[in-house]
Amino acid sequence: MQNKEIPKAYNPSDVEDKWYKQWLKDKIFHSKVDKTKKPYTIVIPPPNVTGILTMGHILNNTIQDILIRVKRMQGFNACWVPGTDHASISTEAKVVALLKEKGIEKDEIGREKFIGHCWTWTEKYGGLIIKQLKKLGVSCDWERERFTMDDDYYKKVIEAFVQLYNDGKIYRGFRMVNWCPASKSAISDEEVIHKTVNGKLWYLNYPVKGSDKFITVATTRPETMLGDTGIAVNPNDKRYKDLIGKKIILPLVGREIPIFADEYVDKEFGTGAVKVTPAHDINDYEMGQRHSLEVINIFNDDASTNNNVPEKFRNLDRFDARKKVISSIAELGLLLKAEDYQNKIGYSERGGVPIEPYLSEQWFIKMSSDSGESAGHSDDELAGPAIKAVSEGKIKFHPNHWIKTYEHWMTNIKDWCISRQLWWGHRIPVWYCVGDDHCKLECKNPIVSIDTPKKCPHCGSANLTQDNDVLDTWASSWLWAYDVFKTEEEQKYYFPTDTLVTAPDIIFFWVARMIIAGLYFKKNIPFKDVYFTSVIRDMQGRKMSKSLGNSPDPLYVIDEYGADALRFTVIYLAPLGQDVLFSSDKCEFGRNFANKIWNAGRFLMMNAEKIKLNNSLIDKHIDFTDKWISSRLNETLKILETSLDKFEINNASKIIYSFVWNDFCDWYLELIKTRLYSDDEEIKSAVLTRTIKIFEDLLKIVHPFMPFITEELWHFVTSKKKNESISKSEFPTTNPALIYLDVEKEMEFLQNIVTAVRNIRGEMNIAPSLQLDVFVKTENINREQLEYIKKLVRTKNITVDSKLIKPKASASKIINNCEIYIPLEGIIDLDIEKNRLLKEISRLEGSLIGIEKKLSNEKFVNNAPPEVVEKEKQKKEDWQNNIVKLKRLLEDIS
RNA sequence: GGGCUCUUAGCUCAGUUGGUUAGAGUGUCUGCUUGACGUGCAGAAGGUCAGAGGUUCGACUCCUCUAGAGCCCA
Repeated sequence: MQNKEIPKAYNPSDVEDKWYKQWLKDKIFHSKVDKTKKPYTIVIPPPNVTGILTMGHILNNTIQDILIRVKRMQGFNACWVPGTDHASISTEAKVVALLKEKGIEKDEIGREKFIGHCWTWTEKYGGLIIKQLKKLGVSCDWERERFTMDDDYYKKVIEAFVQLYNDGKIYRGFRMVNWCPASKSAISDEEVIHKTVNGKLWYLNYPVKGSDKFITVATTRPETMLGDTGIAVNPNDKRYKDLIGKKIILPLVGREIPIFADEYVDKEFGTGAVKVTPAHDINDYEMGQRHSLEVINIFNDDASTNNNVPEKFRNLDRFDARKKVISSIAELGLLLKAEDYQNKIGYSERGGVPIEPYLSEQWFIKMSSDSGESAGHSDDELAGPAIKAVSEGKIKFHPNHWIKTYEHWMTNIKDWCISRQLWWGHRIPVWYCVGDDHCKLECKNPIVSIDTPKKCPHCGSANLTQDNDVLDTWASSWLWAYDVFKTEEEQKYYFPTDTLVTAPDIIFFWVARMIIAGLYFKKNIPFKDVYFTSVIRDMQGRKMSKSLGNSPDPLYVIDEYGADALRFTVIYLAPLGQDVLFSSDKCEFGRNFANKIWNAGRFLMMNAEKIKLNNSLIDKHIDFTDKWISSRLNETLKILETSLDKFEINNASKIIYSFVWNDFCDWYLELIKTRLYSDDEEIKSAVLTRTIKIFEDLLKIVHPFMPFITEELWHFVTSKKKNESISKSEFPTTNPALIYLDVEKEMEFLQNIVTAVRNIRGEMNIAPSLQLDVFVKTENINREQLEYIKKLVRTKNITVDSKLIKPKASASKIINNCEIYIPLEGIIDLDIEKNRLLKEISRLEGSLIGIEKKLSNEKFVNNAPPEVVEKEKQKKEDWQNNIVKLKRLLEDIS
């Protein structure tokens, strides 16, 4: 036993860093292939290497840690692989900005140097989020830490590309894509966020050629008129029938462009005539294809106007161009009006600016049978098997309502644009023959290869150039579930992984694509269960965001309350599938709980200084309270197991909380005091030894939730070696033989009596120091119970008799078939007592009316299961008896 | 427009396949230097389970509609 003073309040900062260092030193979270043990594997959703820890990470990683720690203690070979991803767009943006501050342009220094700067940045700030995670106490296998840009992982990403290409699943196409002008790159559909914004609908008059008439078009993007190459109307629109086939002269530009009819045009929208800009709108593009319109791109890659527009409008940002176009049109008297208008605009998730539909050459992964005519999905393409795996239950979602979202997206899946016009990332393994004199037609075909090709396979030229683009970050992290394992042997052992824990907002980005990748490349599901976490919001229910400043800094919260407190609080607040409203002061809850456990331990240790522990006495001097706590423990273990199996982690935390606080601390520790303070050394020793044993089990079940405090106490409470860890100890299992329902009943009776007496004390305002006489009218109470009741209600005088007569001027209470009287000569306030009884009577009478109605209903008696009817009858009888008794008690004092 | 959630005590939330006197924490009120803990102990008050129908002997629980909140997709 430690000799130092045990502090009254738990101080996490003393404990947490100390233990984490120890754990790392002993490498207790490291997992090795061991075929004699069953693996349990989790791969972390890799946070952005440049990111910082958010409340979302806290929840997510706490859940993973709980799952992995439980399994580790249950004897599985638990392996939790941590790591980060390279976050192509956001890292590149940050490095570009950083260089700009120094007056350096990306293009000036070239690709290689720029990537060098990215690595420097990554090495400097990349460790941050990992360090922060460690503060949380997570039990990742740090020797397995991976980064999506690690050499070996990089290679796997490239190999996957080449395989897909060779399988005909990847193609290059000139398409209209979502262009992010901020990062100057294409992005995928999933990276576009649609927002409702207040804008204007501008009505522009276009003069019809060879007439003094105008045709009015309505548009939300007047600047694109500089690229208009047609005017479309609905063929059934009478208003424009005679204009079809005519031309207009495009104002500001002077171009002659046709008016044509197309079914796509909505007669009701605006004026029913629309301007058509094939280069800058997907629908216009399609119309342009149908009607062979010219495609005029008016933007540079940063969405400033290019040389395809009149000189006056060149080199303007798109929003400046808009202003200038509008004012110029107005000057010409061709601006009819501008209406307020709400529309949805796609924003770039990372760039934060409106995306631009932009025609460009990009690489795509074919996600489903390409032609629209074949409705179903077949097994030889990517989406089909991934849909099946979930709908057939090979992969389970928790909560399962996400299945619908998943299936909807999967069945409507479009080809995935995977090329990014960036430098930081996995460079597309494609080379082009730049050509010498001997070039053949085939030389135009891309050369796709894992290794850098020396020469063109067709013409033999060594003059090759590699594709400039890199892959979408998700096209690297979709291999995460298995390529984090480096060797064949490891992949065979650890893959498929067991559980994936992730926020629901990356269900398409990552979860779905990992399923696709697992099934395609490994012919296996990547994980068996997917746990979708809650979304953490602020107290007003708003999403936490940097711009709102409503996200508490988890590290600050850990400093203030402790990591254990934060973990427990967040889990306690986060039911499966429900959002969580969080503010850091809620962590008082977890802190108080930690303090409670601390003090329970402190109590035991203080006694252990005076009482000798003796394991040979562990089965001696057992009374019904000992049986009761062991029954409660095993009952708790039973429902805990079920909860964890069903991924009801929030529920599990509640089960644990109530066992620790209510059963163990409130009742059991109070109950053992009579024996701990007795004179019988052997009893004292037996009781304390046993209680510490139970406390150790308690620590073990709390440990996955609160790893630090439990480790500290586990070492304190009985001496252990420093390199032993509770996280390597065995998780307690249920022993059904130790669940005693009769003992629990006995205990409940005791608790009811104690509560009743306390209730009277409280309501009558009787000082705790005042010794009361307590009379209990009952038959079924034993000596043991009596002694405990005396202690718990702080009195020496209890009289028990089945034929007691109520003493004058006493307060009373009825529990089951038992009556309690407390004589209060001189202290009793008869009015209070009368009110107590009246209230109880009216409550019971109210309940009685309901139950009588029920029982007099023949249909109920005939239809309800007999045991239900029997139960109701019993209740009715009990209540009636109690009412009679209560009325008698009332008469007595009236 | 389609889909998915949610609405239970002042606040934050539990409530398993329909059979309770509807629970917990927190806040409120009252009392307490009870030899672990005031980050605590003991007690109390507080809800026509969003609203309206329906199914059923019986609905917080199942169905329909209405109102409100949020998320995702188009």
